[in-house]
Amino acid sequence: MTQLFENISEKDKKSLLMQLNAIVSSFSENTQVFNAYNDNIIGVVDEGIVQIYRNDYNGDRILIEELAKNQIFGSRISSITSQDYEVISVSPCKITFFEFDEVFKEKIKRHPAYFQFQDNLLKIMSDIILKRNLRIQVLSQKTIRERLLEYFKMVSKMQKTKNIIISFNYTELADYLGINRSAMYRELKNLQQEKQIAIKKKVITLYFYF
Amino acid sequence: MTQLFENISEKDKKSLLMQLNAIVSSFSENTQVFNAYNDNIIGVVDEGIVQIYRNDYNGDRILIEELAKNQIFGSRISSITSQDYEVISVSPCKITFFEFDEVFKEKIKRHPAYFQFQDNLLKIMSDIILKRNLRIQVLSQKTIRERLLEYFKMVSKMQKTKNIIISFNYTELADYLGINRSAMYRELKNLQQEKQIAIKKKVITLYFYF
DNA sequence: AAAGTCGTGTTGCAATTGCAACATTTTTAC
DNA sequence: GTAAAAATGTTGCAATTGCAACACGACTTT
Repeated sequence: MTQLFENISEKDKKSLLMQLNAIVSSFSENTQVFNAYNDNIIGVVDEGIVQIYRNDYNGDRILIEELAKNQIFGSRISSITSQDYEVISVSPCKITFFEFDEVFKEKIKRHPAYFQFQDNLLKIMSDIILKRNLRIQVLSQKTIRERLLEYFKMVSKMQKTKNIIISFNYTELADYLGINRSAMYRELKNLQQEKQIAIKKKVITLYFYF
Repeated sequence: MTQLFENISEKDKKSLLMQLNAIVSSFSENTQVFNAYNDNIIGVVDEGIVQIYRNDYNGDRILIEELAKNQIFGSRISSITSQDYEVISVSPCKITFFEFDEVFKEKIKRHPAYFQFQDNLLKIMSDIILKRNLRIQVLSQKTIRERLLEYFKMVSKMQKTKNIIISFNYTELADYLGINRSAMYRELKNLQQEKQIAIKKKVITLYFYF
């Protein structure tokens, strides 16, 4: 996974961020780091872990994704719409903020590391699109079973093994798959009984062919 | 919506495409324009309309999206995974192809219109991410009713009116929402009977508040 | 103008699923 | 180490939904 300041020296990173008018902020655990009222802002995780949630109009909270060091968030690159989502710290964290429009200003284009910066941004966005597409692929499945299997296959492909490790906990997984947790459980049990999969805590072994 | 060659002269466009080793191809109606075996390729629609489909493993075809002139497609910017989707022409069309990696080569960075080109690419990708996020927002809804209302609200926001025009036909809409067409119909009828909406062909009037 | 194709409506029924309401285990906090 | 909180399991039931099967009309093609 490409990072925003990959192949950019610390010195260049600092001056780039300065030219982007970036601001660094620290947050304690379980705090709202960001809400989407300004949809032009990009945040970079410097330390800690944050989660992006969308607030449903019937009060449900949908987990969108989890971000670690050097990953980025913001309406222009990873949110839903304006105003109905929020970013929450899972652990104490440090975030750098800047405005997306700053990237297109003439001034910054003269910076010696700008080419690299823009390349990185392109690659990151290309990765995010891929991620979104995978999520859509899973959510396009009609039944719980199909969503689970689609997700397992996807993870298996990425981890290159049939003993996959689930990075979510099961409550979050149900959120990600857009299904009811207990209904998901029922189906996981069925799949185990049919010897399609085996579950040992967070490790799932896939026995089916694909 | 930003386009790939916005603010780039015809002359610069041509030389840029040449440096990107681009190829122009023509296709008749209802033809496969592209399959995803090379996931590095970007296609630009020059003329006509194409649709992106994903082929489900149980044989279903899921409509991903429809593209018109100057819109782009390819694994790096708009597909699902490799190999399981295809691009099909709705009308006779002309497509320009180039490889995504070419964008990062040193050679092209010296082109006078490169900054503008990369800016456009960034904006396009940012738009695509927004689109994907909206789709995920809709697909995250659990019931058919919620998906429909979420979609209607989304379109209403974009079209800035409560008399929205559905750009899909109803079969495609059901695909986009990931639901069964006849079940969708039943729900549309219910919503009409409850005076939440009114349907006149492709125009839907929203009476509910949001 | 007849035949075929495609999109639009409609319905009954079986299957799936969400939901609520639990018990149990694990993790976190003090 | 104990209390509290969060996550994991489990189940019955009502509601939703997918599916199949069909009728109808608009359109294209020959």
